[in-house]
Amino acid sequence: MVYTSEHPIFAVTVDVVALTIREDALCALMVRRGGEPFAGLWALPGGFVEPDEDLRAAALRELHEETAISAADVRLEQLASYGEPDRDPRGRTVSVAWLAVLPHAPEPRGGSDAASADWRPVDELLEAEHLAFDHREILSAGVERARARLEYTGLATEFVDAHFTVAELRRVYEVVWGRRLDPGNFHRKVTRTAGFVTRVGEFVNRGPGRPAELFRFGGAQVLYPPLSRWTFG
Amino acid sequence: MVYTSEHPIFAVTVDVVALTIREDALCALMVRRGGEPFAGLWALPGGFVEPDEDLRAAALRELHEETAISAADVRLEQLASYGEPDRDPRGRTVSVAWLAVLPHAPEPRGGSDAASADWRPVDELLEAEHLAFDHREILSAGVERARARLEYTGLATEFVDAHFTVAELRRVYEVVWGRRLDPGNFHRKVTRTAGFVTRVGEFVNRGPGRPAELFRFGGAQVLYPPLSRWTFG
DNA sequence: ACAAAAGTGTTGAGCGTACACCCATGG
DNA sequence: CCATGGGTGTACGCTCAACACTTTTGT
Repeated sequence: MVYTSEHPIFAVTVDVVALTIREDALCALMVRRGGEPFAGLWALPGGFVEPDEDLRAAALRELHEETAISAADVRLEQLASYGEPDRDPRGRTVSVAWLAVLPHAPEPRGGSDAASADWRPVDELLEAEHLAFDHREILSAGVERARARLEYTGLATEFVDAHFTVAELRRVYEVVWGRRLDPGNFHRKVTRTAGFVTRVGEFVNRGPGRPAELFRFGGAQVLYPPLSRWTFG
Repeated sequence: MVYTSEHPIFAVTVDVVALTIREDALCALMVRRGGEPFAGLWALPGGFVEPDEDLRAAALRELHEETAISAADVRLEQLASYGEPDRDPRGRTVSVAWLAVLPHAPEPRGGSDAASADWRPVDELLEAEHLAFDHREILSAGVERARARLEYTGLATEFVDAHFTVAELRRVYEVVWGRRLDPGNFHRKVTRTAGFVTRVGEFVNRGPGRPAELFRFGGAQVLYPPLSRWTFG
């Protein structure tokens, strides 16, 4: 099929920075490129937007093609758009990047158009890997956005199950921020910040130690005062 | 000229939310649309990206076409992209929105392709005006971004001259946030936050009252602790 | 019994708000 | 001399970082 236009031609794509926590490491969903350009390199899941498709819907579709995630419970936040004239050697493209946070890392599905997909630790990707296109910059922006969102929104609760313990929530902060937090002070701060968490009324035993109470997200749009990643601990 | 492509066709545009302060009101640069669609309504300055043009350069060019701003001293920050399938009745477009802050409101130039351009108070635009396309949403996002940036960056200094008094800076916060701030506490906070302002060593008299000392921006990337718009004052 | 984890108490330091107060000018 | 705005001092309250301590489990 060939399309025509009286305005300069752009192909519009979406790329998704999908983050999760696996084995105490912040991981991003990546696909290994099968064909040129950048064959064999890791790339963010993404692709072309359909002619009548909303941008957000396109991002959701691309994410769904790589993981069997139920579309309804993923919240996608727009990161930024990338449109350097030479970012794709095949032609002029503008990519709209999105951030998604998933609990429990659903296994990627193999049989899509991409050669293979997997969750990879972001530290390795950013330090040691050469990524396709400008995906290093996009991934970096996604991670930084997530780190900032933990400070003043309830984003951390999207990394864990609907019912979670305070310790599980603390683990999210520790992994994403890369620093240790004081368990006692964290507990007080989280439970006293209006709208952050709500008691469920149940307790669970995970290993030795006193049983932990279960909470769920309290619905707050903004946490105030925030949990500053620079001083909080 | 007719362009062809094997991928779905999108036209990519840029729209600029250019803010300044005039007569103690936060104002945005707007152009009145001459032709359809939305003829006669106010719209943000913007237009199509050229085939080999960087997105930021396109935003700068569109801003330059409406005001005689010297390209070098404007910092443009990307806001977000808007790509609803029906946002432009003429065809599928994706618009990348940018935020610019200008001191001293250079007079808009008349003779461009737009029928007329002018600085309009954002309060009026958001409360009472019907704007073209989805520009109300974009303008609203730009204003909100500016309000947030005042809290933890030096963005306020871009609203004033290179050399400014603390009172002039305070006026920026008061106008953008829409609330009064305590002059004494503001002075202390601004002068003691590392990297926010640097003494110039001169004093000026503007009307009655003790002469005010001149400062310049101190170069800080982030202000910590921030000036919270909810509690600071 | 012991280690480990959950959660609470306590204390001292620092910051922010409110507001009184002094300084330096124009009229 | 007074009004106006620039800038500093002071006191009270609040939050937070640090860390001791109690509670409740698994082994």
